Amino acid sequence: MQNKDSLQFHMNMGKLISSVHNMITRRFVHNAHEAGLDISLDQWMVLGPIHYHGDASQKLLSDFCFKDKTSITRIVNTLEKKNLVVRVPDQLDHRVNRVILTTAGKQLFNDVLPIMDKTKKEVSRDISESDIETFKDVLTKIISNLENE
Amino acid sequence: MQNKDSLQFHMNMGKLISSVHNMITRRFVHNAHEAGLDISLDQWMVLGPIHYHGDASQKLLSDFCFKDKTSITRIVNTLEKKNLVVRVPDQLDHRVNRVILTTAGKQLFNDVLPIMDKTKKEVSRDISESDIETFKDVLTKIISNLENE
DNA sequence: TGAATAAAGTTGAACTATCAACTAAATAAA
DNA sequence: TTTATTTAGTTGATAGTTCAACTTTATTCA
Repeated sequence: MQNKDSLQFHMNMGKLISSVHNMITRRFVHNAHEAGLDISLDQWMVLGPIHYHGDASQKLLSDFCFKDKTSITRIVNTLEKKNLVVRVPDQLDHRVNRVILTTAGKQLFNDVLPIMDKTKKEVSRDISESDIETFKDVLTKIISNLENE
Repeated sequence: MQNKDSLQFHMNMGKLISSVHNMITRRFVHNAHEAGLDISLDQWMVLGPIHYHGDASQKLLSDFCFKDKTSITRIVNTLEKKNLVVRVPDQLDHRVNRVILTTAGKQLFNDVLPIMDKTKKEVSRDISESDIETFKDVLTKIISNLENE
């Protein structure tokens, strides 16, 4: 335990972020499962903007989630297989798919909201508001540092 | 662009961390590849503690990297396939594998160090020392929040 | 001691991430 | 208008993640 702590202390940022990312993912899925909901964090990350936009193209989802278009293709496949969304070809631009929530998708979205909230609370327990703000600012700054190649 | 920024502003922590995690991973692999080195961030995350400990068990790697033992099994498989490490069965506890760096593994470790450094610099460009400190503190706190169960 | 339990690793299945190569449709350029 | 280029999305391959089920070896404790 002592040893582990000292190891942790020397962990570099990449390892820290990777660890935290995995742990949050696990916790979210765990909480969702506990509530009888079958959804992954990645599926949730994609479901959100679909809900927000009404009829998001996969390109938009890709930009918004900072995920590869291939990942989006496959996550949308999974969501479609679960009958949470449907792909509707765009009438104007035939290259584009519009991804739309089904009734079940909307239902799940609303069911997951409190799970997200619970997870957020667990994650940020005993961390001050101002530290959380700094934390988010740094994350945003890192994104802009790495965004343009 | 404007729109994208405003979206980003509303992104929650999970999504931010996930995005940053993916972007750092991509950048690291990109930088390594540019230098003619073939290694993933996960492989690096595992290689580090092996180097540090001399003969790490997979259990130790799992604890240290906050990765599932299954992930460790497969990453070590990959490292072994690349002749960077070998598994040596422990003489005392026959359940345990000791993972050891080969000469090629040690060589690669040293070659990757400057790549890691370069990536770190790119990631934390224009972010103050104190913000980075707060950032790491929050990450460490999140880990301890989520660690037990 | 002997039986139950725990611990270290592996394997299979389903999902996600990335790269490269591909199809099809839209736009730009000649 | 015809050709070239760009854009949206899919497919295949390889790697990593998680869960559940399994094997093998240690440990606990009755």
